[in-house]
Amino acid sequence: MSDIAKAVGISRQALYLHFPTRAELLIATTRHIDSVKNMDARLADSRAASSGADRLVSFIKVWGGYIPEIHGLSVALRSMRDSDAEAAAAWDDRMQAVRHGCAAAVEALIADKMLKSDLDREVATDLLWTLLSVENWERLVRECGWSQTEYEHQIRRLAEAALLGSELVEK
Amino acid sequence: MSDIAKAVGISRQALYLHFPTRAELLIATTRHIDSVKNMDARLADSRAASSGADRLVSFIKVWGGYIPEIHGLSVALRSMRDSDAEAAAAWDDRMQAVRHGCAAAVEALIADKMLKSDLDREVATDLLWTLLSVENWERLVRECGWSQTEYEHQIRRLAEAALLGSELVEK
DNA sequence: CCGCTTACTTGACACAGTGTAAAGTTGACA
DNA sequence: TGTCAACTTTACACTGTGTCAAGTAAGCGG
Repeated sequence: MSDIAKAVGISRQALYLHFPTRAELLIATTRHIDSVKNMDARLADSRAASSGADRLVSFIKVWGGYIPEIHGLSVALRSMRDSDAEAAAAWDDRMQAVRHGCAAAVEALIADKMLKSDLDREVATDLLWTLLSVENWERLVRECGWSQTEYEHQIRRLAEAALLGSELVEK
Repeated sequence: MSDIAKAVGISRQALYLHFPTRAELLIATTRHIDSVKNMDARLADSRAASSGADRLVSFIKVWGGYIPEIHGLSVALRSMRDSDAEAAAAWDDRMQAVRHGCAAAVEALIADKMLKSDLDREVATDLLWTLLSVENWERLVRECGWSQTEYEHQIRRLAEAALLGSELVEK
């Protein structure tokens, strides 16, 4: 809080006049970033995809491309998980939104009969959601040194290998 | 530290006579758990596998089964990442050991010509390492409510779909 | 039995970070 | 001119980590 106040050029106490707690400040920041970067508009593209497979790829591209933009904030919010229930809820809420996107992509695959036949819709959603986690992005991009392009490409291949059935290939 | 001292039945200060810092206590605990649960012996099984594919499956089973046993400790160590460089190094060190296991499994696949032809050994190792992260286990088992069996089964399928080439299937 | 060591005790304190509280300053605006 | 809003400074409570010093109890060799 001191650092932020210093950076903004006001006193630490003035910061508390605007945001009652550190958690609230971070949560308000996520809201602000969302409105600035407009996530909803980006996701509209993925919803417009014609086939289930296209929708999957598009969703991966949109969300995967969004991760680096919210990464710093994500680190801050997640590090508060244990100490602040409000921050934890805020982060979980955002992750549930991503999960809904995953579920929608899986439904589109099912509609196109392209989901692997032995995969439950729930299991498939969980798997896709896990693949697309911020933690996996951190590991591959930050720790392993992959480029954003490489990340998106490999995660796409992985998601396709995990979820797409081979019906079309066999026909 | 107070809680631990209370649980042990000594004063907080006496704890500091045994472990100079909280980080050192956690690190010593990992060493202790390692020696008790003996990870090395378990990994020996995976090294004894005949084929590359068997080795992959075996490694996933061994490491995947080890995660729940070290999970609590893993949470504590990772939550200190930002504040304590020593704790971060200890955790990274252990994760590098897992990475070596992944690299060895990938080498075994290459030796058997079973690695997907368009996958680099480095990329394949990074992917496998990422799939097997503690964070992914947490998400699937703790958050999505999967059983340990289901986790191991799906991660195995995912790893196979991601890494194994289709040479044998085509023949 | 004495004296020494070892393991532990109690009690106090420094320090960082979050959050609260109170009183004072400054500038805009009606 | 008065008032309100935004901000300031100063001080303090609380938590948790880690340090320091003095004291105590048990065991053990001489």
